[in-house]
Amino acid sequence: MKPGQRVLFALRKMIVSGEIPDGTRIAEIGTAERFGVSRMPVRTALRTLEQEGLVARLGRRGYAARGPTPTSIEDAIEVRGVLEGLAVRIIASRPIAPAFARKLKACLAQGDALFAGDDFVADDIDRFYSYNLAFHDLLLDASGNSAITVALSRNNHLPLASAGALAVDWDDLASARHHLHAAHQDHHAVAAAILAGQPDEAESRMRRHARAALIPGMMPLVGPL
Amino acid sequence: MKPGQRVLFALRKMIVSGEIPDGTRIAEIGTAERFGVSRMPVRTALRTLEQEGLVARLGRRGYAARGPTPTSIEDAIEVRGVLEGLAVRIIASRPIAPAFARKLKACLAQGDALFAGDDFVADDIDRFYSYNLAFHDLLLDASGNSAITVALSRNNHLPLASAGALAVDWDDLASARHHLHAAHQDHHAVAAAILAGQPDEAESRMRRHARAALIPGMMPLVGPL
DNA sequence: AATGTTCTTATTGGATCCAATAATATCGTT
DNA sequence: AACGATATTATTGGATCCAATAAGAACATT
Repeated sequence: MKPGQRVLFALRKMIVSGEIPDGTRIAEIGTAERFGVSRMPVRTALRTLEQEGLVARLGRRGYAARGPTPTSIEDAIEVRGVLEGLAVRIIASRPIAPAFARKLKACLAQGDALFAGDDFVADDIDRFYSYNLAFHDLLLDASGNSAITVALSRNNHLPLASAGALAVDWDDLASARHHLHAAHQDHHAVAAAILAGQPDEAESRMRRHARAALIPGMMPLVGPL
Repeated sequence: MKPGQRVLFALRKMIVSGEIPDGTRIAEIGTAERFGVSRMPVRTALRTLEQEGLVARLGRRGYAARGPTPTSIEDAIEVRGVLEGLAVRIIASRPIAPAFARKLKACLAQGDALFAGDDFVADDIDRFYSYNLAFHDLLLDASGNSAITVALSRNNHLPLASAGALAVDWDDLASARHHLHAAHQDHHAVAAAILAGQPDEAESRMRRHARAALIPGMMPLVGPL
């Protein structure tokens, strides 16, 4: 991996994981020496992180880490809810393309398969992760509104804020299954409202689905940063 | 102004104005020579524009301009509508702080003053621009949800997509007055719903207000890029 | 002693140089 | 003549160097 990408990913991970505490000052020179690279990749990385809202400018004295707080995560989840809500509203407001309906049902079938039996293993969480991501991406894509995707691209760097992040308890598979099953049922409800051509219903269902990620005390399953 | 800012603003303006047609390839070297600067400010500017969605990477052959299309502008306006709708929903869902109520009324009073008389001059459009921006900023700020601001910061670089952009006919002041007055009345309706503690009403009013920018045939009044 | 001014220093922004890489064109071979 | 391999070139990414600027400290003056 190239130095620029490496520094960017490393800084991102350190900030969202709290390894770099919120408010910590991040200077170009010190960071460059720390990573053993030139100041240039650090500079570009900081610019990108600034766009993502993970660092804030400190006048002329460099940047400050803006680590995610419980409040900022809740805020981002709420934003995701309304944006994905808009996506499904748009879809439900228009005639449903047969190809889309087919893909949607096929996607849901993947989820159905996961909960067909009573057994639930750790790998199923990974499988649900893939299915969940596919479901949300499908809707975002079908809306045809690229501004939604652009607006969402920042939230996805915060843990728990992206659609691909799920709050599950890895140590209690029964609880995890229950939790993810509820999310899957949300998906069905949203899909039903879409296929029935009910924009309001689809939107409010999607909003509530987003807020379901706000279960306290759960360890986040964060996708690839 | 520093070279970096200058190049960034110039490129942004050229792309959104169509001076650089959609799809045009933008290389670092050529652009740097064109502006008489080093490649470095061009590079940072292109990275920023990429984040804003105004240019897209072309593999290793530089970037391509992604000029705004009517569709992308409509999409961005719709996104702005739901995000600002969320902001006012949040405000209306909570107890109203007296200080906020005061500021809100003071802000609206600025607008009232603009339409008190029957005369309307070109300068009044500028004044409305300031008032309009203050109104939207006040609500965004009062919501306390910084994720909304972050998500919106990209849209605001597209003409007509930002809250500070207004579609007015500079040659027909009477028409402009009518148009802006309608927007001002929208503000009153939103404010009333907020102060009355009606989240649903406030949100839907705000959404409709955003869509009011979608009047075809009007010249955009774009704020400082 | 307090405050204003100046000097030093830390830090960011820009420019130039060097390296890596991929696309393209040309030449050789079949 | 066509296809493939190689070499050249165009272009981006990174490193180092230089300039501008602002913050902070120290000193002088009132």
